[in-house]
Formats: sequence, structure tokens, C-alpha cells
Amino acid sequence: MSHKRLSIADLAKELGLAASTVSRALAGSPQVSEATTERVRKLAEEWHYKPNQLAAALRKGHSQTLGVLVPHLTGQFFPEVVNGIALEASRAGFNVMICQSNEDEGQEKKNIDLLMNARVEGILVSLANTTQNFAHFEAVRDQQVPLVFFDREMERLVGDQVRSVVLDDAAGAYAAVSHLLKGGRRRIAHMSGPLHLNIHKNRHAGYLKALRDHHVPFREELVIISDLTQETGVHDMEQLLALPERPDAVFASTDLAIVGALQTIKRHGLRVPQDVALAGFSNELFTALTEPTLTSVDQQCKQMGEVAVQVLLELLNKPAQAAHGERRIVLTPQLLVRESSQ
Amino acid sequence: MSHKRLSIADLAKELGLAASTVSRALAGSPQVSEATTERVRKLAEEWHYKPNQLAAALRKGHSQTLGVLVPHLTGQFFPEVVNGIALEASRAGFNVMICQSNEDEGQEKKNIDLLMNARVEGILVSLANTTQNFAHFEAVRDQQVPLVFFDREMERLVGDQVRSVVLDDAAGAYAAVSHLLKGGRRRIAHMSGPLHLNIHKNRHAGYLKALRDHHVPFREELVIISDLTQETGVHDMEQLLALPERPDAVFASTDLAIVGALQTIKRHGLRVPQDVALAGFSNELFTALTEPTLTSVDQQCKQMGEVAVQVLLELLNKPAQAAHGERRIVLTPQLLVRESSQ
DNA sequence: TTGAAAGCGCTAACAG
DNA sequence: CTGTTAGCGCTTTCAA
Repeated sequence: MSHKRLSIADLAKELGLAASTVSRALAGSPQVSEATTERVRKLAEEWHYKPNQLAAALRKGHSQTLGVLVPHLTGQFFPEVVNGIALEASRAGFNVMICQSNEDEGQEKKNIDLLMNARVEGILVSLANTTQNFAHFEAVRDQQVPLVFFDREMERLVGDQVRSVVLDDAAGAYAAVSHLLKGGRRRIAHMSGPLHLNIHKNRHAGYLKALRDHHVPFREELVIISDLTQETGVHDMEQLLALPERPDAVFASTDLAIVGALQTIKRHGLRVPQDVALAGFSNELFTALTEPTLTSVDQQCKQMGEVAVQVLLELLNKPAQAAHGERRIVLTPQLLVRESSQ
Repeated sequence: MSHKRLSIADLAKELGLAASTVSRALAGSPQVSEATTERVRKLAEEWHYKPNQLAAALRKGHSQTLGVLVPHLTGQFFPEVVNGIALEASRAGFNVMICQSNEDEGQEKKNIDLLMNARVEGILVSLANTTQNFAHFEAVRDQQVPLVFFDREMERLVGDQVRSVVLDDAAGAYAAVSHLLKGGRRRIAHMSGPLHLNIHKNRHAGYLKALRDHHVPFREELVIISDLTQETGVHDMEQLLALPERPDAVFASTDLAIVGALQTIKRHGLRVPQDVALAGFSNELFTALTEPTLTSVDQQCKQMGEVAVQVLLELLNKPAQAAHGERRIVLTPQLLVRESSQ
């Protein structure tokens, strides 16, 4: 790209004006006469002049850019959150740089450095699930760059410029399980993921609380912990159906697992929801495509993105007051009741 | 963010060196003594110094950043292509700015301007499906910024710095329909999208060619054009089943439509694949989750992203030779045969 | 209402 | 091996 791009100086020379005047005209400053502003605008248009944002950012000291770091862009969740972020950021006149950590701590660190080097004005991040060492985030905090965690947060990191926006997983699970209980189910199984991950721990807690509140005794054999893929859903359901007394409902921490369960149940000649009711978590696209359609907990993805940006902008605009704001915003997921549970 | 960030000048002052020496040391120049390099590195580390990429890019005249513009980040396709792009770009030491047009021409133009203003060194774009006016891309070409279209291209725009990487949709459709024909099907319906969109036009052409090559007459009543959502799949299948002679197979241009078809067929008490065989396009996640699982055409998403970046880098590195390179790279999709068609 | 000059932080000549 | 100097393109005083 050895091609020389146009600069304000080029426009200024052509028009017999000073660069500063051209700059002001382009910025729409009222100090410049209507006539000159018009002349400048016209030539810029004609020549397809594009302002060099790098130079402007360097000079002004801010880039009007936000950094986003997500573990990946597969599935429904992150793409939709990113959608919300992009939308809200653009409404506020901010650009967005999106990076993926691929669930890897090393790449996460590399990307954070990248964003810091690019002088983004704030960072929105959802942690890689392997992250153990948090030094890279301390650097962000120490440089006073506003930081908002979404969905996967880091509770240990505090600071006046650090916030988080998370989903109340326990409430979502509670709603799903309560719904099953209200439908008369009493032997409700739970397919959970590793309990050291917050989302699974909280969904598990919601499950337990719903049972307790409805005075239904907890049965250890009804909880299975696995990696919650479709395959393990199939396998775990086999195991549940082999119990002396089979469950009359299943709540899984992911939708993939519940699809696996559905397949197994049908293969055994049982009916959903008559024999076994099902509810999953995430409201993935396919939950509305299976037969029967699957009840699931919606995660308010888009809203999460929008709220995360709003919180970040608040930090950016009035750091003083914001210092007293809520450190942690909790969104409530919404149960979507479909055929599999009624 | 009124906090003053560290600069090379700060390091230089502390170490009693000139800024240029510090800059060279940080860049790992062999002209700097081991000892000084070490001193500089150590202090930079200690002070958490982050180079200001904006300033470096401004000075060097290139930003080491590529721009990506996609219509959206929903579904499987674009997120995976973006994955491939991000991966390959990062291998080559490039950062990536990702924007979404939300299938809107206005936003597409805005985002292209954004990327140009950010002085990206090249742009990878997949067109919004409403785009009619292409002036914004002419500006890119005129500024000699390498441009690679992927998946949704613009054939009218040519230039030595313009390339495209596309999928051979016709070949994918041809493979799917041939497979159905080889299975003995003769009345194969086709659910297509608007034919002014290339992907649908080409898939339709592949359908026709397969019929012709297998000496099966084309029947107009078996082709239905719609927007290919699940709902229209349901509706269109109703229409097909109401024909005097119903089809024994359906090939749809999207997976959503084929799911709709599947549901309708089952609701009518017919069996898949015995009564009607099905094949879709895109290999969406849910095609492996339905019952029966759905045959579909995989689009080589990740490979497309990687190839697009490789082509772009070629343009960037040796614009002269590259001028003679292929203007258009065509990837061949792969048919994944599942239960719905055998 | 416009212009001249300085400087954001960095790198690349050129000089020693 | 290191320092001096200049300038990337823009905005922002300060001065006219």
C-alpha cells in the first residue's frame, strides 16, 4: 500500500486555506464561515477524503473504540451478546474491536495486551474457562482502563473501574425446576456440568432450592455430572432410565444435553412430556425445532451486551459518581415454556 | 481516562538513554547492545509499559490490522468463517477489526468508512443481501486497499487489488441432488430462495444440472421460491404434499427450511427417508440433532476464512505478482450424508 | 473568521 | 552502539 492517501494538508493547499481551518470545517465548528465550510465539505466529498482516525486519536488522546474479548463466537450466546454490544456501542458513537481467546489463557493475555496497545477506552470481557492467572487484568485496572466482565466474571478483581454484568443462573434454574414441580413432577433429575464452574454450581443450587421450597426430597441418584454434550445427554439419560424408579422430569444445564435426553427417551418408546418432562438452559435455536419443542431458559444475551456497554460508558463519562455505583449487575433469565414440559 | 500512560520518553529519561535507543531495544534491534536491551526490557516490564500502537501505526504508515465486515454473526456460518480469519490473521501477526452490517446497506457503507478511517491494511467483506449501490467499495479500490470478498461477492467490482473466495454452491447442490437421484428418487422438489441472490441461483442451477445429467425431467411445480425460514419450510411442504403426485425427495437451499419440511412430513404420518428423503444446505448444528438426522452440504467455513486471509496477505506482500493471480477462488463444499436421505 | 505553531508517541534517517 | 532530528496527520492553543 505505497499509495499516498489524502490528508487535510492536501485539501488545505488546494483550497488556499490553513490546515487548522479545514480541520475545524470538517468538524463542523461554528467558528468557520458557512461559505468556507461548504467549500471544504464539497472538496472532501469529491476527493473521497477519509480522516485518519489514528492521527486524530493520537492527538486527542482517545480512540472512541471499545475492546471486546470473548472466549469464542460459536453457539447462540456470544454472537448475540456481541450483537448487543456492537449495537449499543455504535449508538454511543464508539467503534468496537472484537477478539477471541479460544478459551485459552495465553491467547486471552495476548488479546488484552493487544487491546491495551490499541488504546481502547474500555474493555468488555468474558473469561476463558481455563484462566487461572489474572495478572493481565491487574495491568488493565492499574492503567485505569474501565473493565466490564460479562457472563464469566472474575470476582477477585475489584477496583473503581471494574464492574460485572452476569446472569442469575440460580434463578433461571429455580424457575425451570419450579415449573416442572408445579406440573406435578416429583422425581426431577438434573444433568449438571462440573461444579467448579460458576454457571453449573449456580444452576445446581437453583435446582436444590426449588426442591426444598416445594418440600420435595433431594435424591442423590438423580443428579448426574458430565460435560453436557449431546452424547453425554444420551448416555446419562440411559443411566437415569435404568434406575429402579425412573425420573418423571429432567432439567439439564445445557440444551445440547437435553436434546440427547429427548432422543434417548423417544428411543425407549416413552413420551415427552407425558412420561418424562424436559427443560434445558440457553434457549438455543434448535430447542424450537425439535419435536416436541423444548422448554428452556433464555439468557437475555442481547440485553446483557447492551447493559454491559451502558455500564462501561457510565464509568467512562463520570468516573467519580460511578465509583459509588453497583459493582455487579445481575440480570434475570426468562423461562420459555414449550411443549416438552406441559 | 485522564490518567497519563507511559511513553518511550518516560523510559528513556529514567534510563538516561535516547528515545530512539529505547525504541530500538524494544523492537529487538541487533544494533543495540545486549546490556542496554536487557535494561530497557526490564524496566518496561516492571512499569507495565504498553507501546502505543496508534502512534507506531501513524509513523510507520501501516497498522498491522485487517478489517472484517460480515452481515451478521448468527448461525454457524459467519462465526466460523470469522474464526478462520482471526486464526490465520493472528498467525501472520495481524490484528482484526470485526464489524457487522446487519444486512443493511447503510450500515455496510458506514462500517467500510470506519475501517478505512482506521487505516486497516486490507478488508475482508461478505456483502449485505440488500446492497445495491457499490460506491463505498469503489472508494476502497481507488485507495488501493486490498479487498477480498468472501461468500457473498460483488462480481462487478474488478481491480488488481480485488479478489473473491466463494463456495461452489452449484457443485454442493449438484452433489446433494445426485445423491438423492442415486438413491432412486425421481420426483425431487427444490425449496429455493430469491433467485437474484447468487447463492440461491447457483444452488438452483446445480439442482437443474443434476436432473439433466441423470435424465430426469424438470417439473416446474416441484420448485418453490420463498425466504427459506422454518415456517416457510412448513408451509411449502404442505403445498408439495398437496400435489397430485407428491415428491419423493426434497432438496432445500437452507437447513431451516428442511427442518420445517421434516416436521410437516412427520405430521402427515409419512416417513423420512422411506416416503420422502431430505437434504439441506449449510450443515447447521441442529441437522445432527433432529430425528432422523439431516443430510446437508457443509460449507467449509473455517477454510474459507483462512483462504481469504491468505489471498489478502498475498496481495499485501507482493502486489505486483499477485496482479496476475486468480481473481476468484472457488472452494468445493462437502456433502454430509445422514439418515434423512438413505 | 482564519492562520501559525506546537505536539500527541513513535520510528527512521543521518550523524557521530 | 547511541543520540539528534524530523515528521506521520491531526487538533488545539494562541495570535492576528
